Amino acid sequence: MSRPGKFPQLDAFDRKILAILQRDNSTPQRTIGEAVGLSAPAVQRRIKRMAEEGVIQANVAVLDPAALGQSITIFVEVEVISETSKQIEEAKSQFAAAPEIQQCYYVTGEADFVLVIVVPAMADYEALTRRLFFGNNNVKRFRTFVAMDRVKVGLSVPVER
Amino acid sequence: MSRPGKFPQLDAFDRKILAILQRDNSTPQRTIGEAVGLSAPAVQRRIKRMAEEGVIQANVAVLDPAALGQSITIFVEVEVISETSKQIEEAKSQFAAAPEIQQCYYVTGEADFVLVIVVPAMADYEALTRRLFFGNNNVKRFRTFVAMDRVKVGLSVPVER
DNA sequence: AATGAAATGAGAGCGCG
DNA sequence: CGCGCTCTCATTTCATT
Repeated sequence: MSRPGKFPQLDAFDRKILAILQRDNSTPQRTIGEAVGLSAPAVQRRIKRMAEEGVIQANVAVLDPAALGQSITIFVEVEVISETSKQIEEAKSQFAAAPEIQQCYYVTGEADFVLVIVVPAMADYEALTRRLFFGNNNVKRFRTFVAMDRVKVGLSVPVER
Repeated sequence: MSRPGKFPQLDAFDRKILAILQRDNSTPQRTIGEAVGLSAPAVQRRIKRMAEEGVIQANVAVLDPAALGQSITIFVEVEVISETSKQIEEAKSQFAAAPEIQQCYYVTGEADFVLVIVVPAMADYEALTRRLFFGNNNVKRFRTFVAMDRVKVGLSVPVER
């Protein structure tokens, strides 16, 4: 139930275009065209096609959390007690609904979920743990890692093979 | 040494604009203006200002890793042996340089680094571990979590206080 | 069948009041 | 800050290979 599993074939032009867009999607199509060796309309068509196919999922602005007073990034591993699909789905939607949770992955290994959380202050994180973890009796245990430095942040994908 | 630590004050208009841009930065300024109760030029001035101040760090396209054949997301906790600032900086730049590493945080707690990695196949991850972890004698230990589901993925920041 | 060149139209960027 | 203009860029049309 994840992705529409539709793999459109991407050629070298597409990949070069994507590499540019994921670095800066405000790049003029003319500039992109010059970089990849195509005309602007050709670039435009490919971009439109890839957007429709879902290869390009969104066009977003990346903000500085600190400027918004959301200066603390926290990393959490969560281990649950019962892993029935009902319980897992419940946990997923609960995590997905919390605005403080930026990223949530369901994983294999010593933990079941990994979360990336951004909050204004530790007090907010504390409140969140009370609500999300202590208030949920299917949570066995969780481990907290507070980020001192965001060394690298991005959702970009290596485009070259 | 990371951010210029400059906190420009953001008013309610700015925050509303940011909330829209981080969802879709191709939204016309006129539409944004209608949504927030400002004229298009006013919106433009604010956007330009925030881009210059670094509140808006980048404008990027979000791609579907699966469409690019990068279907495996992995989560890694790394613990190092020596935590001298020289060693830490070395590790930071090493992690930042690896294209497979999407995100890297320097953290407190039981681990020192947390990484989010995207690769085409497990074999690629294995090769990466050899190069990055086994090939680095300052790495004490690392724990791997393979993502079965990306429940929630985003770099967006809660804009409302 | 997809491209490139030229024409059209929408939106961004600036100076004005 | 809002209103106008200008200009760039995105988008469509059409001939071409």
